[in-house]
Formats: sequence, C-alpha cells, structure tokens
Amino acid sequence: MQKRVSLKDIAKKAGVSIATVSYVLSKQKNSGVSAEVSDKIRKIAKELNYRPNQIAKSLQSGKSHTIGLIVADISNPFFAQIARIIEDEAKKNGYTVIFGSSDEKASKSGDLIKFLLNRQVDGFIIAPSEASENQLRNLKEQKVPFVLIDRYFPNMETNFVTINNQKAAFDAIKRLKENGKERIGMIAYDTQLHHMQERVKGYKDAITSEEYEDQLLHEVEFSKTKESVPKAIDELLNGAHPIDAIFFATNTLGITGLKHLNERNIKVPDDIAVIVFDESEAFDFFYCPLTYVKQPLPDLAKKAVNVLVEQIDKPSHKLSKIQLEAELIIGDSCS
Amino acid sequence: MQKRVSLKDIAKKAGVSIATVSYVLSKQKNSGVSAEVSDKIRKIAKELNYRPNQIAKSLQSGKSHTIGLIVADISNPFFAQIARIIEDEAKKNGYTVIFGSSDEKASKSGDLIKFLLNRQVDGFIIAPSEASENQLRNLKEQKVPFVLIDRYFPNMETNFVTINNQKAAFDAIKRLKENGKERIGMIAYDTQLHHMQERVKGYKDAITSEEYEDQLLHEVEFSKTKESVPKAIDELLNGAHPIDAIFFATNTLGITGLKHLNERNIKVPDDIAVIVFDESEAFDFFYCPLTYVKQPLPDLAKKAVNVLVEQIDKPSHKLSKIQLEAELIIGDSCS
DNA sequence: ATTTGTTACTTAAACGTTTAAGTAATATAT
DNA sequence: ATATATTACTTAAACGTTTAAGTAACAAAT
Repeated sequence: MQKRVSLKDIAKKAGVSIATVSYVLSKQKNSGVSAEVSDKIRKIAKELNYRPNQIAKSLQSGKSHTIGLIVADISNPFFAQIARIIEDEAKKNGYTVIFGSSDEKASKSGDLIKFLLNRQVDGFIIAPSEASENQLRNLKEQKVPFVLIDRYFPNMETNFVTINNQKAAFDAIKRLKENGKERIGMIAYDTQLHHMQERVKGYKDAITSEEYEDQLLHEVEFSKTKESVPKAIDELLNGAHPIDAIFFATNTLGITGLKHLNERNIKVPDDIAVIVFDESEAFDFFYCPLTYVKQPLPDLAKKAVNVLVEQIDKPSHKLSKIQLEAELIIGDSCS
Repeated sequence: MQKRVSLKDIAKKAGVSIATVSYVLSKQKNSGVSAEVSDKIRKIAKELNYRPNQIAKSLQSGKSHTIGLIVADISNPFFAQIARIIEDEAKKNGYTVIFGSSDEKASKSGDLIKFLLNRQVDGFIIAPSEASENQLRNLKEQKVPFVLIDRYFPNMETNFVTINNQKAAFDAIKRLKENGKERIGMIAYDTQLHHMQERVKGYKDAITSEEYEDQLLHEVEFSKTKESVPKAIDELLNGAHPIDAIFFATNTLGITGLKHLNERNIKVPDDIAVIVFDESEAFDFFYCPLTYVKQPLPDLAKKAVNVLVEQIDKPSHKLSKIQLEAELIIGDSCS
C-alpha cells in the first residue's frame, strides 16, 4: 500500500503549517484563513487526491464512527436482511458497520465484543445469545452504548427494539383455533432467550390449560435443528392423539419442518395446518401459501440504528424500550 | 462511553514509564523487563481490564487489520453466505470485516471504496459492479491490495477468484440437449459483467448456431427483475416456436421466473425443463427437485481472503487469478 | 582501577489529526 | 500617538501506541 497523502504533505507543498491546512479542510465555514491560501490548499489537496485518515481522526476525537453489529449468523436471511437495513441507515448517519456472527454462542459473542471494542466501535447493535447477560453488564459498566435487537433480557435495563412476540404467537394460535384446530403442536428452540420464551408463552396462553399437554411443545437445540425437528414432528404425529396443526417458532424451524412434512408426504393444510413465525423466500415455493407472522424488519432495524446513534451522540440514562407489532399474514395453510 | 484504560494509566499506577508497560504487554518474549516489574504490570493491566486501543496501534503501524467487503447486496443469500465465510476466514487471520452493498451501481461502489479507504482498510474483497474499472484502476495506482470475487474484468490485471462460468453454463445446456430439449431459452441480466457474459457465451456455445435465434436469449435489467422476468418468459413461451427449456442465469432470476411459471400453471419438467445457476433455500420447496449449477462458495470465499491477506502481508506483483469449477447438480427438472 | 558489558529501565519521536493558545502584522478607536 | 482589535496565520500539545536510542547502575573482564 502506497503511503497516503497527509495534511503534512499538503502543508509542505503549500508552504503553510499543518494546522492551517487542517482548518481549511475540516471547517466548512472559512475560519480565519484567507481566501487566497484556502483556495491554494484546496487545490493542492485535490491535486494530491487527499483523503483524510479516519484512524487519526478517531484517535484524536475518541470516536470511530463505527458500529458493531453482532447477530447469530449473517448468512441467515433474517439477519442478512436486518444487516442490510442497518447498513443503509448507519451510512445515512455517517457510520460504518462491522459485523460478526455469534452462532448463538455466548463465548463467541464475548470474543466478538472484545474484538470490536479493541477496534473502538462507538456502540453495538446486538442480537444477544443466551447467557450473555454478563457481557452486556460489562458494556453497561464501561458505558458503551448498545441496543439489543430481536431479543432482550427482561430483567436487565437496556435499550432494545423487538416485537410483541407473545401477542404475535397468541394471534397465530388463535387463528388456528378459530379454524377448528384442536391439537396444536409447537416447535421452538430450546433456549431461555426472551423472544422464544414469549412465543412459547403466547402459544400456551392461547391454548386453554386443559387441552394443553406438555407433549405438544417440542424444544430443539440450535445446533441440532436438522435432526431434531423431524424427530419432534414424528413424535407429535405418531402419538395416540396426533396433532392437527403445527406452529413453527422461526423460519429456520419452519423450513426444516416443512421439508420433513414433504418427505413424509403429509399435506398442508389437509393433513395438518401450519403457521410459521417469520418469512422466507422459500415459502413462496411451498405448494400451499403459508400463513405466517411477519415482523416489521425495516422498522426494527432502523429504530435500532436511530436509538444507538442517539445514545452515542448524547449518552443519557433514558433507555429506549421499543416493542413493535407483528402482523399475521393469512395464507391457506391453516384453513 | 467511559474513558478507556490506556498504557498511561497502567504506567502511572505501576510507577514506571509507558514504554515499559508497552514492552511488557506487547512482547510475548520478556524483552529486558524484570520478572518483578512484568508481573506487577500484568497484574495491574488485568485489574484495570486493559484493552489495547486498536486505533492507536493502527495509526502507529499503518495497518488497520480490517478488510472492506463490497458486494451487490448483503441481504442476497448468495452474498450473505459469502460474507459469513469471509468473516470466519478473516477472523482466523486476525482481520475484521467491514461490509457495504453497492446495489450493482458503480456510483455506490465508488462511494463505498472512498468511505472504506478513509477508514484505512488494509485491502478489499469486491464483487465489482459494471463500469467500476476506473475505481479499481485507482486502487491499483494507490497500491491498495484487492481481490475480485464472483466477477472480474478480463482486460484488467487484478487478483480474482471466480468459477468457470462459461463451462458451467455450457454443461447445463448440454444436459438439456442430451435430454432432448431443442428450443432452450435463457434469462440473464443485461450487463457486461464478465460472469454474466461468460454464462451467456456458454449458453450460445452449447446451442448450435442454426438453432440459436436471438429471441431465445432475454436480458433483463437488475433493477427491473420483478417486472421483466415474467415478461421475458411470456415472450419465450408465446412465440411461434415456444421454448421447451429455460436456463436462469442466477438464483434471483430463477426464483422470480419459477414463481411466474407457477402463476401461469406451467409444469416443470412436463411443460418446460429448467436449470438454474446457483442454489437457493427456496428451491427445496419447489415441487420438482431442480437441476442447478452449484458454486463452491466456501472455497471461493476462503481463497479470496487468503489471496488478499497474502497480498497485504507481502505486496507483490504476482497476481492470483483463480478459477474454480462449478458442479451441475442433477434434479428432475430437465428430464 | 579502568574499561567493557549487561541489565533494566526511561526518553523522545513518530503515526495523522484537531484545536487551544500564541504571535506578528495591520487596522481601528481613542 | 497610543491602546485595542482584528486578521491570518503558527506553535504545541494531545489522542494511545511502538520502538530506536539513551542512561544509570552494577557486574565482569582486563
């Protein structure tokens, strides 16, 4: 990499001090430097193709104008979509985004946070993984601004942007019941993460306690999705009282589950009704238009950026706890 | 954001100079500092939870250990998958990734490059957009290391990692012909980008010139995919000699096209044979298992990182031009 | 007893900015 | 004519590191 042009180079060529060049190039208002000298400096800067060194600016100002984005997996379309919106919104605010994938592992997310803190990010947007409360507590202690997205910890005071997961799940199950479904199974992730717990809670609330039996809810491990979901579905279908409807708690679970239904040649909605949480391009090709819970991703991501930028600009103890509403998109999969 | 702990703070507390602290904390080998003082410094560093300021290190060393990734759209699963692999591979090499989406627009990619150069990225991995040769030429002039991925410019000497697009397309069409298809349409993007041109070339090569007619190839604009693909398909199907097979040049084109075939209730493979370039989770739900061209994404992305890191570490004029082979995965959509 | 060497540090400069404080020259006010 | 302001700069310190060069204390070699 060629040595980059610095203020010093311009100063030397213009025969003025570095400070003068800085004043000319960094202030919009002409701050005390004569038009003559200003023009000369600007001309030379252009000639030499001067680009300010953001690293030096950062060191001097203590701000990197960079935000760290930590998601479970950037290759998951749900997070990739969020990442794209965050990227655009951040750019509008003069920020760059550095991202990292935690794979839902607290250890990875911890490493990532340290790594990005060394990089002096000004703040974080985090989809936190399970058992990462301590990491967040550390951030709070160090007064590093951050916003949680998608999930949060109800017993911790933080900024967050999420949806009303409980209501969304409740509405979905209500829909199934209205359509006469009586034994509704749910496939969720085996995690204490709040968004998942809320979805489960919404499910349980909608099902009256009598009919609810523990066997109807199956919780699978993140890392064993591919094997566990088919097994869970089989168990739900093969018991004495087979389910007549199934609710998938995320799009990955939905995709995996629907593939299995296809393999077993179980027809939606005739053999079983289905509702999925979240969208997926894949669902467009499912033979039966799915009923699904649509999260307002653009809003979610934009709000996250805006809250974070605000916290960075003027740190306050006022926390933003934003809960948006999801929408149940009606297809034909639960009629 | 709380003031971070610096070497100065440790030095003050330990009663030594900043340099001593730096020597202790940055050298693995104990370089001349007594065990006593070393231990004391390390202890204090731990106590104060010292984290080195990467920005200061970067300024001093001239290396940011950051790479800029410019893709068309991070929310496109093709690029999101690449991004994830690049992230992991970069981390292994001690690098962070900053990403940006160009939306296939040279203007955006130009802005992005400037923006990331200001951030002092050590190098770039770029899926270049059309007409961005000048930007790359500038990078070359400034001796900024970069590697192109997915596409490249054949008349420009750069590092690149790509697949043999022509052969992949040729093989796909050959397959269709072997299966007795005689009028094979292709839907591609209207762009001079090399990967697309190669795919078109492979298509044209495989079709003997007599049977080839210009009407069989339809090129649509990036920004008008949603409207143009259905129109193109209709034209291919409604002429005097309707096509009996169709080749989609990317997964986005494939998804859009297949949706339209569904809407028109045209059955694959009975009414029409189909081959798609690239994979998609969506294809798993298409009623007919698709025959598609599978790119070795992990290999592609890892090689890109490795080439880049090598160029950063020891800049040379030896360029790496890597072309991998794609694989035609046989489904039932072209039999 | 003097030189030479080694140990264990410290000093100071550098990376590229910003910005408060300083200064010399000229203009304006009294 | 002197004091005060204004203009148009420059100097120097700071941000947090690294690292070459310097130094003081002591040990070993002659």
